[in-house]
Amino acid sequence: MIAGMAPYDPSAFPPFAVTVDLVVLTVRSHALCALAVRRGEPPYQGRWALPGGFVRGDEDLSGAAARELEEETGLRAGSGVHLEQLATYGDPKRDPRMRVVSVAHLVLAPDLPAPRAGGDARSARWAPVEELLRNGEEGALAFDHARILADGVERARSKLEYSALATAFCPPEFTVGELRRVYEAVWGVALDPRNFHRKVTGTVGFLVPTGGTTTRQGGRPAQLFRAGGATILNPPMLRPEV
Amino acid sequence: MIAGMAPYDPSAFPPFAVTVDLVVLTVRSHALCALAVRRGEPPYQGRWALPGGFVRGDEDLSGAAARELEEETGLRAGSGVHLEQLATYGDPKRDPRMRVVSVAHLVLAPDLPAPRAGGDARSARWAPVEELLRNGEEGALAFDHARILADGVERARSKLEYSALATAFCPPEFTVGELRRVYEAVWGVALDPRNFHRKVTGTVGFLVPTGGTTTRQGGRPAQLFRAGGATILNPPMLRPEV
DNA sequence: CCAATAGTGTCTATTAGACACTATTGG
DNA sequence: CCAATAGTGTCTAATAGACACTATTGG
Repeated sequence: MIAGMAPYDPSAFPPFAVTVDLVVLTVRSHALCALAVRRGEPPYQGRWALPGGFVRGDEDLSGAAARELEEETGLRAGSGVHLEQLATYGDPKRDPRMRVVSVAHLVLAPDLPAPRAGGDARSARWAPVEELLRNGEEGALAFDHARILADGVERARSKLEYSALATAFCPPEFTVGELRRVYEAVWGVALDPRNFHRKVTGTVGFLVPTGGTTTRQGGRPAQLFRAGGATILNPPMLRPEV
Repeated sequence: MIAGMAPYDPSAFPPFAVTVDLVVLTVRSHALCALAVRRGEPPYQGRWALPGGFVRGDEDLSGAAARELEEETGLRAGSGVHLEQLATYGDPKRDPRMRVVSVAHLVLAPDLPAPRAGGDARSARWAPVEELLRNGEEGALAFDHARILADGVERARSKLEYSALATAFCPPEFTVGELRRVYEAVWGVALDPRNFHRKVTGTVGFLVPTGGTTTRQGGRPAQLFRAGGATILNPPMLRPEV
């Protein structure tokens, strides 16, 4: 109730720290992987965590997320890399030091050479999400980051059904088979290559042929495509039943 | 970059105010309506806004949203009323007084007798969302609340497709026709009553017959149902093409 | 009776999924 | 040649949508 309090009195509301945390997903060797950084300080010193940091006084939330992304990976949002807000986590006890509200963002990126460490000396790595979420005690992510990662993975899995975001995991030019392997890695299922091919090439706006071909996957040369303008898939790609 | 800053030094991060804003939706006389409150203080004094307020130092985000909801409407989340986090809005200039990050929540509720004013003297009303979003200058919502409302409405429209949330707009017992009028009001389309009936009664877990009937809508007596346990609809209810 | 709403049956065009088959490369 | 991947054709079961028809109330 803003009107019921004194909005100009700084003591009328409790101060919060606001951070952004990043769930950066990619597909590496048939596995869905997330970017993790090792914490250099307490709390959770030495544990793996999601990359993130404080929102500055003059930047908006997506700007802070884009800045952190570039600092951690060198990636710039847009131009093939997808960034969207995921959810906000504000349990009073989620950070033992102080009251921190974290606005998590989801990033989908093509396979990258190697994560680069941030400006400081922290190490960073790509880890299969299955491994990051499986871990019990000692290998588990810091703070509530396992929960955030799980939410981001579920968002990505769901979005592949009704949006064209799977192309964000692919290089600028890719084959239908490579796109299919993205779906298979994210969903963790095997898809029929023939029905998949017919479906994605028949969905208007999803794929645009570039005219080139490649044999980088072996076998018969495959047509190369780039992402079409469509963002919403109609009809959607349905995830097979469990 | 948490590790790169001094996390215990209060001057190392800028202080934020954190609020929750509520998009409370209901269906009244065939129209999708949202709860709006009139602002009693500057900025935007006298303008309509979404209900909301500061998050307290010891409560989590959904707790703050539930508290504000009860203060504004007397509704308690759960038991037929749906509350979920929507998105977070943090543009540095969204509030002229100070840096405020608002975690918006979406509430779906059955038709209510009348909104009750909050503890203070502010007035409150249900307004068709079409009217709140249509308005140019003088009737427009305060702050970035038009954007928040639009995002909430789009979330609700989308969720009716693949979840059983439409029942949150209905009283505890309702007919298939009443449920259909919810879909029609939220989506703004006309649906075939016969196909709709077959579809919702054929989706397992969506509706449970109570055994009673009613003629409150006129015509032949209709069976009464309550919401089944299902949260995800399979198959989904598809929104007709544009 | 008529108007209104509830509910069932049936037909058709479309689609998801299974799978046979051909095409084109490298080794 | 064989193995691997790409791509097309075809069949079947399920489904969305159109719409005829019957059922049961109030006025």
